Amino acid sequence: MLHEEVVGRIRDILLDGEIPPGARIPERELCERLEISRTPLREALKVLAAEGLVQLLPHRGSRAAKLTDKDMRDLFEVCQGLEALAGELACERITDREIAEIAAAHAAMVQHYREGDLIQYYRGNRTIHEGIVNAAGNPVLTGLYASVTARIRRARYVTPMTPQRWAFAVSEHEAILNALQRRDGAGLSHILRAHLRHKREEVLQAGFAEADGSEFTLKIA
Amino acid sequence: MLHEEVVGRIRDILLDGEIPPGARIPERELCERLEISRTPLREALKVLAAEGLVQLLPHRGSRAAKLTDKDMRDLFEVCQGLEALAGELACERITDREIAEIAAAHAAMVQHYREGDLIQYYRGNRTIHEGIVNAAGNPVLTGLYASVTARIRRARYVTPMTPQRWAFAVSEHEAILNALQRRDGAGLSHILRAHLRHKREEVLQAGFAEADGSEFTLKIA
DNA sequence: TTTTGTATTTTTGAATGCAAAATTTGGAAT
DNA sequence: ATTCCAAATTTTGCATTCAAAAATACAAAA
Repeated sequence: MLHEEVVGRIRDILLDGEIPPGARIPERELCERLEISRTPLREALKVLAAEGLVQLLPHRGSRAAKLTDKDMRDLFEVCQGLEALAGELACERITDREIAEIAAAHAAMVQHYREGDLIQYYRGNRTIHEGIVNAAGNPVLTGLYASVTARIRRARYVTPMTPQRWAFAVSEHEAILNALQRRDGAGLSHILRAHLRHKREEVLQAGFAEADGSEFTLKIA
Repeated sequence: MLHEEVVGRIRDILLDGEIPPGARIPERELCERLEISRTPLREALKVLAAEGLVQLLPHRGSRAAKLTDKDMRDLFEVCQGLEALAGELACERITDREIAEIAAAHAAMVQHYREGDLIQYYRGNRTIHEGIVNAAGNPVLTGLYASVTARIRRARYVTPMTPQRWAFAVSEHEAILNALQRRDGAGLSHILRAHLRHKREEVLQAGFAEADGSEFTLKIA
């Protein structure tokens, strides 16, 4: 198994919450599961620590990073900035073909909305945002965006989706597609910022306090 | 020596150009120099590869990453976006004390300009930009900014600094400080973007093509 | 001389081994 | 029963070792 694959596998395990935030990462166990020895595993953990998904405690092993409200706010803020930048650049560079692809993804997403399929809706949503970032044609940006959204991802699904919020999000997406089709960089950037700000407010309002995965929980009587 | 220290030491060696871009990274040698074995060294190299400073070639070791013009353009673009975001956030959050510190750094930098001390000028310049990013109060942003600027850094010093360019850069910095003191987020964001765009144009115009550090060079007659 | 095939050496990537540090366990004292 | 301390165990971090892959050296043939 290649190094990058090991990193990817462990990242997925963390993002799926299989090792919950704050929980210790069981080296021995992961080694057996991935059928590798400790050396490549530990290399991967250091990389993931640099990405912010893992927290290394000297002489005390590693834990799945636990995000505080502040962390989540910071991540959303940066994500907003990156998407706004991507929007501007995308409008300068996007091809008609790419616009058509995003429009198709948008139509599919709206269809999922109509059918009330939240999971598929989220998937389509992600495709659109990634499409815009890719259309910016900047691999550095793509990389940072991937890293930031990976850390956010878990939180995005904790917010209870109400009919009003959902309808509003879809309307924002209409505006996003519209700005993109007009290649209105400033406009798209503005809408994306607002869209992300709303999402952030929802997540934080829902009291995002990442579940503690430690083995014991203090209960104060 | 702690893991993070190893990463830092190697990062410095790369950023100083001691191992030139494109050159092979001599594992054995670095081990002796840092007085560590291959295991922690290789852990550090993987982290630096994730940062984009090192290129890993499966079964062929690692090289210091060589940046193309396109890479440099991409990095500047993202750096612009990050600084613009930092500027906006900083204006919302910066304290009077922090503004005073940046003003002092600005004054010192102008003094270095008057004295014609380019090295100290660059150092002061960096202090100011980092000060603004720090004032944004967003560690995620600070981290990404550090990673991006690290990769850019080498290129910033390759541009020949002409008197006109230098004077103009200083005037831009006057505007930056001014916007910050007025806490004019939109204005600061705009000026920072322009400032970075100018720097990027200089660097790319100067024909940034990173020197090849490989042992042999092809000369076509 | 140039090219091609083979043997040797070097280097890489990963498993194992080992000392130091931290955690847990068990028992004695309160 | 609870607290405290020392011994035992586990876990960590790094050095070493080992097999596989790549690079190199070298010799033979064209």
